[in-house]
Amino acid sequence: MNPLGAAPGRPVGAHVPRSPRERYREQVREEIKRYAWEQIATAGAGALSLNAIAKRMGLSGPALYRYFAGRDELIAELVDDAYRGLADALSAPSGPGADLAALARTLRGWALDDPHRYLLVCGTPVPGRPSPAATAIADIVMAPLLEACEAEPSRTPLTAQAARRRALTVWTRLHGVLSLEVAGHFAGMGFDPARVYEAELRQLLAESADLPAP
Amino acid sequence: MNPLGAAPGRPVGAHVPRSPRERYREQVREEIKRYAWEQIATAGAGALSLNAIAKRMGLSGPALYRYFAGRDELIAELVDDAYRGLADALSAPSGPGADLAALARTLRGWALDDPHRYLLVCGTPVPGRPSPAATAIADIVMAPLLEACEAEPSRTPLTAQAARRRALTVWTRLHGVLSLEVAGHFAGMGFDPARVYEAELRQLLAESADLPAP
DNA sequence: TGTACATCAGTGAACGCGCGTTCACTGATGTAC
DNA sequence: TGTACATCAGTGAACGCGCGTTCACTGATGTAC
Repeated sequence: MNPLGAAPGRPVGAHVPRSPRERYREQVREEIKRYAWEQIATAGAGALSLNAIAKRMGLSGPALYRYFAGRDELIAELVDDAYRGLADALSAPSGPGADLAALARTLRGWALDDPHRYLLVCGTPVPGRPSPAATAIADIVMAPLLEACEAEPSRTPLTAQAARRRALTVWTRLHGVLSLEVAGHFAGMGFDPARVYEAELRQLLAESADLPAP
Repeated sequence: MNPLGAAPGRPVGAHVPRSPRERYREQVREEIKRYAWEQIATAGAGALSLNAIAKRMGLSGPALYRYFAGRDELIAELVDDAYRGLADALSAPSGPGADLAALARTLRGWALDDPHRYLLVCGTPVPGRPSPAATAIADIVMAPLLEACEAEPSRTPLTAQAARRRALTVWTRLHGVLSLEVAGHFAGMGFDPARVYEAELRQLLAESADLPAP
């Protein structure tokens, strides 16, 4: 991820601030979040510190309270943004012509764009925080996958159950490769993560028609 | 995991302490580690606190310095134990008759026995800590898998490359299911994690002979 | 266009807290004669 | 078996630190007349 680059995927229906003050306010909020992600990336989600963010921005600690009610609100918003960001990304290539391959590649792109964001959403649950959307992530990823699976060309039309099973398989396999890559476990193994991912995807697509019933 | 139950898998060649003092010492060290794991399980690895552990044990903070040089040494030893524990577990069912299915089930057992230990080893890299065995985990899991793959009954003997590719596939697929299960992402989805894992394993075994060359 | 007032971003001092860690000390356990 | 000494587990006070958060205040920006 590029911590200080352009704002990462502004939510779709967000209201555009009119007054200069409001615009400035929104801008600073985004900057705070960017530094927060940077901190999460280096020290983990649990180590996020308001004071550290403020210092990094050249502000005093209490200044941030103009923009967020407190640490918890900041974290909640970060998590929320991450969830919505993934949902947006996955629904983008969706529609009638949505195909599994495009979806899979979009997923990988999103994950590599900011590995810690991916892990925050799909990996270890946030410590302490009961993760309001703990199960929501399943829906966010599963829904578009399911849609794509149902739209797949297959010998015989899938039952609803079979489609769900297939979507789950697609998810676990892609996540298996992605999570290990993102956690750096492929380093020094002589495998090209991109090729491993593509190979897994290719095999998934090849299995499209014949699903053994468990 | 059972935080206060029997000591979890004492390392194989560990020297047996002779004097009562030494024995007591070893016992307290283990107790400290057990509470440490308990804390990791509830608050994440980054939030491990010596004082909190001491309080939980009915000791004062500085007392722990009799047993560990400091926080860093404790963490290092925990991580080390986890790695060695996984290596031990996976090498147990190994040998000439090692079969993939047994290995896969052992892996799942180890992961479910203490989910946070599994995630510490195979999941998000420890924040800050450069993870001395960052790539070592790959070897620890891959070595037994590779051995099992080479021993698989297959139509034509695998080349070394093909065996490595297959072992990697086995790992990513099993980990894909396991990591999502352990992180609680299957909750409320109506799938039985054990069956999902078994289904994935079954399909892996079915593919044994015909590996498409990427 | 200029003046009076309200809004609001940001500051610096202060709070209580828990952290890792050090240090001098006490008291129990083990060892040597 | 009893005494003298060494070893070592554990304590309590203290250190400096960074944390989240509050509060009264300053100074710049925007608004109304």
